[in-house]
This record gives sequence, structure tokens and C-alpha cells, in this order.
Amino acid sequence: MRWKHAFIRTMKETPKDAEVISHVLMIRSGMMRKVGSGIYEYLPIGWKVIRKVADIVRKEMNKSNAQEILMPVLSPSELWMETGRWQVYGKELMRLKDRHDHDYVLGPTHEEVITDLVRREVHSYKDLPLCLYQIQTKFRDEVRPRFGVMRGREFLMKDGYSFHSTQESLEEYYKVMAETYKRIFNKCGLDARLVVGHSGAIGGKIAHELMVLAETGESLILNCPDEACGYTATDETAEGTVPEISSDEEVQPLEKVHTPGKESIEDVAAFLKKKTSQAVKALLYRCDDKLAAVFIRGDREMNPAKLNNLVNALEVEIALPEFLESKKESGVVAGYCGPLNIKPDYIFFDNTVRNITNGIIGANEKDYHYVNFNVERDFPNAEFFDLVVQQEGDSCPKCGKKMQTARGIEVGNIFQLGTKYSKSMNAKFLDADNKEKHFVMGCYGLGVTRTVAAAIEQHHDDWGIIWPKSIAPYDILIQPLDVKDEKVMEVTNTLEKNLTEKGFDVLVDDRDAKPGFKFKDADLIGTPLRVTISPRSLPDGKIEIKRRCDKKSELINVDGALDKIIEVYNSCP
RNA sequence: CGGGGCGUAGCGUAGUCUGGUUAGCGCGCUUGACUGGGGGUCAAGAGGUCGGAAGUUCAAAUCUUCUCGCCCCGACCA
Repeated sequence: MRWKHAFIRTMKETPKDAEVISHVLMIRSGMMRKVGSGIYEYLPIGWKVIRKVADIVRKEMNKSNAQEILMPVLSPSELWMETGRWQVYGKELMRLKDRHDHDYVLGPTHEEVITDLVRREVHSYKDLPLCLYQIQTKFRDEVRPRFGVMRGREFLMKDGYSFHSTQESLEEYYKVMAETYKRIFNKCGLDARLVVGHSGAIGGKIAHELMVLAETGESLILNCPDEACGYTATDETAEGTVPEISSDEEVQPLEKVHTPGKESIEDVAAFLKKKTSQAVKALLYRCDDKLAAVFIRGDREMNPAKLNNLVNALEVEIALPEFLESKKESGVVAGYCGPLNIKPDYIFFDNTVRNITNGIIGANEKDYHYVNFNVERDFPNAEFFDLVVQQEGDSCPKCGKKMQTARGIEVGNIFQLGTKYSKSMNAKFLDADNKEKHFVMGCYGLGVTRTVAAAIEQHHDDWGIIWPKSIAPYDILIQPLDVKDEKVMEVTNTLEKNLTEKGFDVLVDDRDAKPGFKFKDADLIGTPLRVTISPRSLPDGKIEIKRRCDKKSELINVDGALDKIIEVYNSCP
């Protein structure tokens, strides 16, 4: 390809709405442009990279006996009503009506559609296991699209679904998929980790997420430093033990104190000259139509996902004033909530409350708290659970060592769905024992466009992208530094022809521009190998090659350059 | 949805508080010349419903109201 004719639009300046580096570089290098919030168009080099990632995904999925299909983006609401997700998925589900006023969904994921397909077509255990996948544009009406393609409203995803006759078969294939995913990200040049994940709106029990470590990642990961242990989980799912804060205080009698206007933990603790870790923080949550009061040590955060595991609600959110008003008879007073004398639907204590000596609690009365609360004495029937968001320094649930944190981008996830969808949609097969059984399902998502962004997050420098060669838009860039120089162009043309014949995807910067200009663009779009042909060194029979990942270039002889170029290209990461 | 902020040429912006000629600048774009190893120089150009609507005023990018869009922080997620 000749640059003059290529639709490559690079930008010198950073667009003001781009924050994270992958977003900035995808815009500046001309990979994509924004159409609306969370909606992008992919330009030639961006689309080439996306296709390369997709091809790696395809190849590896196929190797693992998954078969590619293509389902519709549009699906009738009836399927979503069958599983209840028409209600549960909430506002994130893109809904629309056709001219007959029928409801439709723009697919955010395809469990319903695939389960419907399989229940119509597969009737025997002999056809199992079966894994089908597709690579397709997905729609999610995100509350807040951001970070470019990292969280878009429309994005390319590979979604795969497996069907099994037994849980054992699912578990076996689940392992295969975990390995497949590791291979995929490895081939894309990414350092991705398999971490214990949570299942979210998709459902099911066992889930893992594939995380690409990056500072800009939206997910927080906790991991055990002991490689032999290897425990890794997201902050939403991580378990562990919070270090105890020992106290040599004598247990004092419970006492009500006046704390006018002190509602936050910080204010109350400061007012009473105590540490926040000595206060008992109350969190009020709405779990569907039930009110849950959760008590936790004042210096720690609560994890709603863990609460949801206890209450098993469709929706868990912080209780809003209107909801609290409707639960007035529970005796809970926001800002001054404590465990005594209240009757919400649930009262949970986090394990961290157990060891608080002479703690502060709300009195459920405006402007009053109690001091010297000791849970075992003052609330003898308390039940303790793990409800904290785990932090750096908490102990690993497996081996007890202090855990560390890192940030990650979730590029893929795998779930053991079990029979959640096959039951709700009544998808059954006839087993060898002549009994009808529900399919046992697994599902495997992979954000293709997000993977591209993650690759940039991991591979860039101040000048631009440093593409791993497996997903680079072009393999080799040839830069004739003077396009009017006949000898320069002759060498350029020959090299382009020979490299192309060898199967390389070559881009020739044939623009009549200054060298500096070309170098800047070359670094920005980040082809793995750059070959510079200059009137300066050519008379000496030399041309210059430089790997994008290296700082310095190397002069090589024009004679025999082809083999040398291929050799150096192969050495690119 | 709550909080904060921004809409002026393709991109980045000045001007808005305190209304007043022809809305200024850099990049990019066109033409020409020079230049030729890290986004070069000079000259001449093209390009604007100042997000939109209504209002106040002799006069609105600037003030008021409404509206649309976008970005950032939070709660959600590949």
C-alpha cells in the first residue's frame, strides 16, 4: 500500500475528549473517529488491527472445537421475557420498537438467542458437547461510555456458548476455554491473567475474568504474592481476612452521647476523638423491596456484590431517602443508624465489627450516637459475614499472605452458566438413560475492540503505538526519504515488490514530506519494522532498519537486504 | 441518574466576567517557492448558522430562559 493513496489520517494534536492513552493513540493514529458518545467508526488501519485480533480469536476457538456462526443483532423481546432479562437487564438493554409496535432488543449478549436455537435443533446427548460462537457487534446502553473503545455503547465481541449433558463435561470444557483464552491473548502480545470473577447480569456460579494489567484499567485486582498459591481475584469477588486492630482498652458501659450534626463516620470519630476504625459504619441497602442494614468497621468499604450473595436479590442498591421513608417503621434513621432497636428486613455484621472494643454506633435518633458498643455484649445474636471490599494488605484466603493490588482491563470472561438459561427457556435433550434433561451451559465472552485498546495500553511509548507484530496494521513500513530521488525510489520499489511477494503487508510512505514528518507518523502508527531509504546513505550502498521497539536503527547493505529485513522482522516482539 | 465542566473553521483554542467595527491565533487544507534526518521557512489563499431556539437591547459569541450534544467524577459492565 502506498501512503499517498491510503486513508490514514494522523493527528498531531490530542483530541480534547480523549483521556486514556489507548483512546488518544487510536484517534491520533487514525484508527478510528468518534460518531457519538461511545460510538466509533473504524478507519482502515484500525479495522485491520481489529480483524487481526478477530482472526486470532477465530483460529484458537476453532482449534478448541468451537464453531463459528452468526446470530442476528436484533432479537424479539419474547426471548428476553422468557428468561426474565427483559426486566432484569435494566436500562443497559437497547430496546426498540418496529412499525407494528413490537418490542425488540439490540443484543448485548446472546444467551437467549443461542439457547432458542439449540433447543430447536439439538435433541440428543449424542450431539453434545457443542460449542458455538460468533464475532459480532454488541450493544449496551452504558450509563457512561468512556475511555474510547474501552467502554463503548457499540462494540465488537466474540461470544461463545457451550452445551453439555453433564456438569463434568462443562467443567472440562471450561478448562479448555480458559487455556484457549490464555493462548489468544498471548498471541495478541498481551500479558493477561485469569482471575476469579463474578457473574453479574449473565448469571451462573463459577466465573473467571481475563485481565490485562494496565494502570488505566477499570478493575482492581487483588493477588497473592506467593506464586505457588497464585490466588487472584477482582475486588468485587476477592475474599480474605482484614487485619485486626487490637485494643487494650477496658470494656466500658454503653453510653448515649449528643453528636449534633455529625453524620459521617469521619465527623463522628473526630468529634468523639476516636479513630474511624473504632466506629461502626452503617450501610442501608435496598435489596429489591427489602431493607438491609449492614454494619462494618468504619475504615472499610462494603462490597454490595457480597451482600447480594447473601440476600439473592435481583437488584441491590443504596437505599434512597424515598425507600427509607417507606420503611420508616423499621426505626432506621439515616446518618444516625446503629444496630440497636431497629427492625429492618435484614441485619448483617461484617467480620470486622467483631473485634471493635468500645465502638461508636448510631442511636437511631437524630444527633445521637452510642459509645462503647461491644457487639458480643450488646448484640449477642449478631451474625457475622464477609462483606468488605478487600484491600491491599488483607490476608490471602488461600494461604494467608498479605495480598497486593493491581489494575486491570477486563478483556474476556468465562462463566459456568449451568442450567440457568436452559431451565428458564425449557431447553432439553434426551440423555442416554432415555430421560429428558436440561442442557448444562457455559458462556465465553471476549471484547475484541477492547482487546485492541488493551494492547495499546500495554504497548506504547511517548511517540505512539508499538504494535506486537501479530496484530500490527502493517508488517513493515518503507520510508523513502526523498521521493524525487530516482535511486531511492528504485530501491523502495524493489523492496516493496520482494517483501510483498514474500507475503508481508508493506506500507510505503511515498509522500513528499520532510523526514521528520515521516518519522513522527511512523512512530505514531507503530509498525513493528521500519526500513528507511535515504539519499544520504544509499550512495554507500546502505539502508537503515529499525524495530519500533528499539531506540536505535541499524545500517545494512542494500545487497542482501531482503533476508536481513526478514530476519529482523522475525525478531520483533 | 447525582455532582462538576465544556460547545467559537477539520483539529486545538483566544475573546464571554465588564454587550459595541470586519470574531483572532496555532495546526491542518489549497497554490507557489525554498528546504530536506525527528511534525521546516516564506508568500498568497480557501474555510465560521460562535451547538440550536426564543427573549432582553439601538446593538448579542458575550446577558436571560429553554433545549440539544459532549467530556470528567460516582453508582454499573466485555
